[in-house]
Amino acid sequence: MGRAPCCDKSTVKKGPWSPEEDSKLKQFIEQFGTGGNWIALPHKAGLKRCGKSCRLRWLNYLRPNIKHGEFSDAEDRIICSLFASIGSRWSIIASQLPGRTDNDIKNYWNTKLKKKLLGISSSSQKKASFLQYPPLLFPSASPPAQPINASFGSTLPASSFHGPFLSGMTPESLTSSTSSSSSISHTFPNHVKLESGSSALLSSSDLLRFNDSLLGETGLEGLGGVWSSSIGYDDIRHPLFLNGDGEVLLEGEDGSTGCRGQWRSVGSSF
DNA sequence: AATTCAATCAACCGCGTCTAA
DNA sequence: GTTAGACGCGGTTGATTGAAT
Repeated sequence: MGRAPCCDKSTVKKGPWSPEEDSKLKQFIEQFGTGGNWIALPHKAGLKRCGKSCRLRWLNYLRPNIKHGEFSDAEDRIICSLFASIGSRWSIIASQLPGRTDNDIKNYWNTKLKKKLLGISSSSQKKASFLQYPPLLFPSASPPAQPINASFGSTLPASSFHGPFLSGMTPESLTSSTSSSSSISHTFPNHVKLESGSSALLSSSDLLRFNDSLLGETGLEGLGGVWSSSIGYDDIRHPLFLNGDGEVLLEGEDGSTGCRGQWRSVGSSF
């Protein structure tokens, strides 16, 4: 037995919405709300549309505070970062971008961002290209089982999150790979505190924020800052993991060279 | 100017999940 | 505990637009 259709396909209108339909739907919802029943709504509103279609139209275009148009660099980074961490969970990603809809983000990813990143990947030797999308670019596996903690400026529990980009890589392996490398003298303000003696990976958004901090702190975008380690920032492929001592663990392009630095402090958001 | 091709994005579809009876 | 209806999500399609030839 198949699923019953949500509406009578033979009588509902399909295709692009007319301004009149938009106006009817908007007015009805502003006046009466959705009533918690999208299936019944089109009939009440005098629309010959499927309830699902109404819901989509409202959520993606008619509801207040929808943002259309160009995505900012910051939004790009958030999307890339979250996609690397959780995969195509567009609704979750959208929840981190006020005014953006999951459909918008999905389209943007499929038509533009993905291509940008593929371009970067295919020319990974290109200087500084990595800086555009700091946290890991291409998840090779399915999203993690655990939900991510996407809040900023929070205290992360140990081992709170292991993203898909970690396949074959652990904080421990990173630590060992860094043992002979030099230290980074920088410290970074206002960030995540791990429980003492634990190790953890950052949530994607925290990675993002740290990356932003890193850029700001070191001027790595060619502004004359110094990355005081044995490897250049351009060589960093898997950039940012923390261990419980607040050390930032980095892995080099060759997969073996690493370095570590201090990431201190606690508390407030950037 | 006409045609073809590619990019974009609004909308649809189907499935998994949730919830109330 | 089961079932049916509704919701929400992600993948996909197809119409439209713009660029290239």
